[in-house]
Amino acid sequence: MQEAIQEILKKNQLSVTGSRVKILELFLDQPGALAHGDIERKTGEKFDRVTVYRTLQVFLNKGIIHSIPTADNSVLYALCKDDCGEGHHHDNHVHFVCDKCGNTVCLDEVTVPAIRLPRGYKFSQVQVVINGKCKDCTRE
Amino acid sequence: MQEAIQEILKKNQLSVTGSRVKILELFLDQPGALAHGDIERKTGEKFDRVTVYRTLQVFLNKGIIHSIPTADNSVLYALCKDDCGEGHHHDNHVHFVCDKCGNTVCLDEVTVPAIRLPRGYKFSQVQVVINGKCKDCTRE
DNA sequence: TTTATTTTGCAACAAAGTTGCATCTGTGTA
DNA sequence: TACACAGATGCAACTTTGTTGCAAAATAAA
Repeated sequence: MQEAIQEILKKNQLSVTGSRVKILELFLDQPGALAHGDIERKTGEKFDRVTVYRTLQVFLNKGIIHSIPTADNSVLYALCKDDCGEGHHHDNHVHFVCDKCGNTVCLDEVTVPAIRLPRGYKFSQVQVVINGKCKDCTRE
Repeated sequence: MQEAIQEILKKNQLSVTGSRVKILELFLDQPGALAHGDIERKTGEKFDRVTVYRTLQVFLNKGIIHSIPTADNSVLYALCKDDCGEGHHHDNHVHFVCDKCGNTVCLDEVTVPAIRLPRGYKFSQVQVVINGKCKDCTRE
């Protein structure tokens, strides 16, 4: 785990600091997305609020994480896959928000279907956010 | 225009008040979506900030407008079509955000394709937000 | 016109996000 | 290992965004 974190930071020419390591740990520890508030709460005693903001901003710029738009307009962040680079995102995968447990996950295995745009429109990025019940919550 | 506004409000059993009329005018005046900030700026001298919040909230509840999640996590609102009712949205159309001019429009003519979810997942709502260049901005 | 019900504005507050600056820490170099 | 420098952090102050309670005003119905 620690090696993976070091590698991510090195690859992006970022120095290895407490807050960066801790925040990456949080992302690696669980499969879903994290709200800014979640991160702040889980690191609040160790790092300043401002540091969390700045760290997430750096991760966003470097393409280590991406933000997820949700129907209730809260801000979520999730780890990007390996093929994301600076200013160059491959995050046109599907995001799934469970209405029951509230978890948000990236469904990497689901590909976004081609969408036919009207004449004159050119797309650069397609974000799909699906609300519903996740596989854990449909069992009950 | 004024008749259309009256009709919308009456149909939803809302009293016709200054702020509601004004805000509906803003939506009817232009084809795209509006950020809360836009609305506040354009009505700021006439209505209190709080009133704008509450009016939008009422419109949301009644299904007169819907909110659009965007990649930068700003809050946008757009008018719903006629077949939206209270607690019952038919807004599974595609939203298009132009990276050049910043406008956001609803592409009602583009239908959201069916997406095959992994086993166990059930969807209730699908939001698609496409970033790119709109038809006005590709011409240049 | 009168009355009951809603809506609005105000004030105060809470939460979310930003900025400048001094201090501290990590990294590369000697 | 020690040093110096660039970059990261914490703090304080601030701005923006969103919320709540209550009294005053506006609306709709009788």
